[in-house]
Amino acid sequence: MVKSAARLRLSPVQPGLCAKCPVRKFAAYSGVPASALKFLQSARSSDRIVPPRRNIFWEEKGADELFTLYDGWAFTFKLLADGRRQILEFLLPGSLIGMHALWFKAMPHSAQTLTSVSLCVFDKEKFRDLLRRKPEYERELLKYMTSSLAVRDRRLSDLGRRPAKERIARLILEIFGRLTARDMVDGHSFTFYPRQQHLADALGLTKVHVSRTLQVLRQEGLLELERDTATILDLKGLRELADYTETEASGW
Amino acid sequence: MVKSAARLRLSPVQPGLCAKCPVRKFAAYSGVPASALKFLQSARSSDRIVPPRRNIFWEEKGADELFTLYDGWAFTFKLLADGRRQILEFLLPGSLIGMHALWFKAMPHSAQTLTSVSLCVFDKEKFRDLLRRKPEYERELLKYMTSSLAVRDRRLSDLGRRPAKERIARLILEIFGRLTARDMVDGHSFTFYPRQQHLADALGLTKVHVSRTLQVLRQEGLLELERDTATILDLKGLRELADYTETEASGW
DNA sequence: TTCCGAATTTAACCCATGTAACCATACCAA
DNA sequence: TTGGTATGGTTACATGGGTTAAATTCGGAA
Repeated sequence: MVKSAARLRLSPVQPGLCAKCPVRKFAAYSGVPASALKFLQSARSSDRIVPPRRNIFWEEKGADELFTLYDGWAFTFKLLADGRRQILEFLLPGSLIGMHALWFKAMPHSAQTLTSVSLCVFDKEKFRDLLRRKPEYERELLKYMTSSLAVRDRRLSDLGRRPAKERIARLILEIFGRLTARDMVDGHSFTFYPRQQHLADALGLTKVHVSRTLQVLRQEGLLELERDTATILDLKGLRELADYTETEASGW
Repeated sequence: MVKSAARLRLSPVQPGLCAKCPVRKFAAYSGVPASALKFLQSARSSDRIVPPRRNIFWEEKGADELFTLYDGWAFTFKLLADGRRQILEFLLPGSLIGMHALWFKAMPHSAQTLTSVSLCVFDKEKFRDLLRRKPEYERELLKYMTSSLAVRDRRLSDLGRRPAKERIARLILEIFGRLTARDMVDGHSFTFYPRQQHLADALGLTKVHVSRTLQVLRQEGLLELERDTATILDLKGLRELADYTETEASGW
């Protein structure tokens, strides 16, 4: 199972017509009526496949394009001078990547693939044009950004105020929720590409401490994390430990 | 001086016409041409003065209004079950407050005043109407949100990856930059209302540790923080310690 | 099959930061 | 003035998580 999932990533599903897009309902413009999709389609330039562990764009550099992640996993991150890394967001099919490029010269973070990935590519200028001509896209994006900010504020609150065990539990529950909405879970198991180092960098911990804490969570019968696979052993217990409410599971 | 500053807050300056608004250039819709300001004006309902230490709205509750902070200081925050608090953002004149209310039933955070404050109040429905009729506002807000998200990502990175001394230095430098843009600094001193507890709650520390760390920063001749007043003793040194680049000082 | 590098696990030790308790000071309302 | 309530400072002690390093497991390439 792990094998097959990993092999799947070697040839990601490639995007086709926006009108038939299977990840549209998870995208930033999910609320835009189907009748306006042809404008979105026309803003797309040639799409792209990116291998694992490659950057999609770089912090502090300019970018002429933005993207919708069509298939695969990726993440955004910032690097400090001494090489420490802070992961900001895990990107799943439907995620909008690189909005900042629309108005600002330098990107505030980098983006990197976790698996082989396929991207819907939008030329910055064409996309701006789309927004000017179709305000309904703008409205949807504004809502999407508002919701993204709320998600980021939850993470900020986790980093500032919760111990390692809760941080890990909450991140897994967040991703579990997003994957469930995408119908990408199999019972209580799902394919999970981030390594312990990625969790550490997302949660403000070290990989050593992540390893220690995962041991505890496994021994308590709450969560099992193997390479490429996560299994939630006790959803209720995990939610309780993390005080992860239902309302937190909505909105992206 | 401390006295007079504190007294000033007892009667905040009240908002008047949008066309003559002194904080407009720091507001979310700063880029909207003056010719369209009358629409903004018409979306405003009766404005409001809120005393210090009062909530403007509550996490998990609904809200029918959103606000521009016209005068005074405030902050947004989340509370955990056990009472721990995470401050998300310090609000200064021009800050837009409560956008989430436009689309979502429950607010994802609370907002509270630090000083006596005056607010431009916008009825949610009227504001939505404004956006529908004047897409240029929508566009500006989208840009504002994108920039806000980048600011939040910097803070996330600070909490996840930087020690207490750098976090404090960077927060002070951030606020110093925002106040400088607003012409609210007097040389290297400025009125500063957050208490050490607020800094702690914004930076994921305890007030004890903030106190300790501020001692160090003072002894090193970098930064002096008294009640209601902050003084940057060595801007260059502080920037260096915090590796706070010029580019980080832009965009809100 | 064998080998190599990446990822994980474990252990020992240490430090940054948290906790708890208490005192001092400043402010404010009566 | 006085007492109450924030706030700030300081100390002693506890601990979560970092650091370092070594052993181990795993996956993929030859």
